[in-house]
Amino acid sequence: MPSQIIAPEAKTSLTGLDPEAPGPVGLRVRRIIEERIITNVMRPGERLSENDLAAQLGVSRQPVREALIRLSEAGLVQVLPQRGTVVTKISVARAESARFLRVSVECALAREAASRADAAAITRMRSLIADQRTSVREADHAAFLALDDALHRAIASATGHEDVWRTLHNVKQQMDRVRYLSMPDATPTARLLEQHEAVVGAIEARDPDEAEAVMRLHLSELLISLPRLMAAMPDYFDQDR
Amino acid sequence: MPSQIIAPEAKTSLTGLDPEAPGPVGLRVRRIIEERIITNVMRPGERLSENDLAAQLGVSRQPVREALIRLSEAGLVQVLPQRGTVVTKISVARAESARFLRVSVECALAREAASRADAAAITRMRSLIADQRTSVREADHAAFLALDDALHRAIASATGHEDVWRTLHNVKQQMDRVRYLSMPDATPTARLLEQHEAVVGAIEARDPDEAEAVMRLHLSELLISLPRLMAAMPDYFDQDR
DNA sequence: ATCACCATACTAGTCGGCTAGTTATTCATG
DNA sequence: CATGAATAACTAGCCGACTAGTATGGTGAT
Repeated sequence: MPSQIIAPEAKTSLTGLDPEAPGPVGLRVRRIIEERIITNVMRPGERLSENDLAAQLGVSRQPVREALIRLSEAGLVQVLPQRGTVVTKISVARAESARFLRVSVECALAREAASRADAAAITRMRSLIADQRTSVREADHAAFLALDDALHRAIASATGHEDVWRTLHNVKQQMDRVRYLSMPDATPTARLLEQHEAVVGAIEARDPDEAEAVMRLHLSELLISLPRLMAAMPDYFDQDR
Repeated sequence: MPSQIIAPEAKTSLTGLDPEAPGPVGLRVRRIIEERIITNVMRPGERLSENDLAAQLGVSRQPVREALIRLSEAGLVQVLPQRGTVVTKISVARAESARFLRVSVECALAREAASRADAAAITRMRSLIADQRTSVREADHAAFLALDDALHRAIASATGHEDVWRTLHNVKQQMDRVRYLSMPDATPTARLLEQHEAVVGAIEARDPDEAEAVMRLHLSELLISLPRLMAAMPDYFDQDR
């Protein structure tokens, strides 16, 4: 059974940095590379050279280096002393751990949101759901993923645990890489939207048990395409570890 | 009612780096500063200067800078562009969020460990408990905290979710700062040891419900001294946020 | 005495260059 | 042709110097 998944082959090529943009160059470089890694423009296992990146971005090695240090702390790249820097391969064990962590925490958040969320928070969630409906209709996967992030974050905020999301964000990034890899394969955004509606519905109905149950189901299905992806592009995966 | 808590007053003073020690200087500097922050040798709110640290450690600014960047990613320091670097104050909201996150995840880990942990893992836990008993008897608080870390980590490893602990570690650090602050005030290590024994006992007895319940109780009590600390040394705390 | 302003002394940000260590290539030798 | 040693071409680590931005302290005018 052949897979429709197509592995991107084009080598990464960065355009120069906008010299007018504000903020420290190091942070801007970090955001650029971060996005490229999560969206798999820079592919898992790809070698990165401080020199090349600096030249391509039109800056010195220093800010590039700082960006890579930050990304290595987030687990998106690995710096091998005196040898080189590579985009971290996707580890199945890590992805599974990420899911476990998200299930544990976000179920608790959903449960608490069902008890505590105020009207403003619920209004915000409803608004995000509406936007998601639009992006599903227009088949704008990237927009949907951004709104997905916003909704999960909104649930955390609704319980007053916005700081929790800061930690979950890094964890979610790892899973998002998998989602971007499976995007050409048509992630079932319609189904995800249904589940989001169910979660928010349960929160609005003040039903903690239901909110937790639906959230658990929702998060369980997230890495469903992982085995297929692993078979289709084994080079992108860190065999076990 | 006066508190027996005594705020450390001595200014930080670092000795030079061992020039013989191996590994990149930046990473060694990071570990040094990290430990000083967690043990409150460098106090919350204290200003750090890249120049001063570099001079004290006998290295250039570069590795110091990289260490501070890493620590800022971990939330232990804040770098204010063109203004300075400060040791992050303890935020009550963040500490509470850290506890919430740990409760959510570690209860799930304890539950799973009660189902899955193999004999070797349980032996390891028992061994750590024995060491903890020694450190309690000798009133060696620092050793107890290290063993505490090892035990919680062992529970994560026992379920095959060692990667989860990588994330929890950063979160735990924030809480450990509070624990080190309250150490002169005699943390009730004996009580913590009892709870550890109960958790491991439940895991060994293959009782998931009990394991989760005991773990939840254990983690609930962790920040119990926080209000008192906040009253005794308000300068170390970030009022709300 | 008060306030505006300016020189000064900091801060982190960035740069180019050099170094030590690793890997790939080349070339001499069997 | 195969093999191994010298070499060339990389890598990230580290340094000193300079820059742009920020706070501070003092000076002068009012």
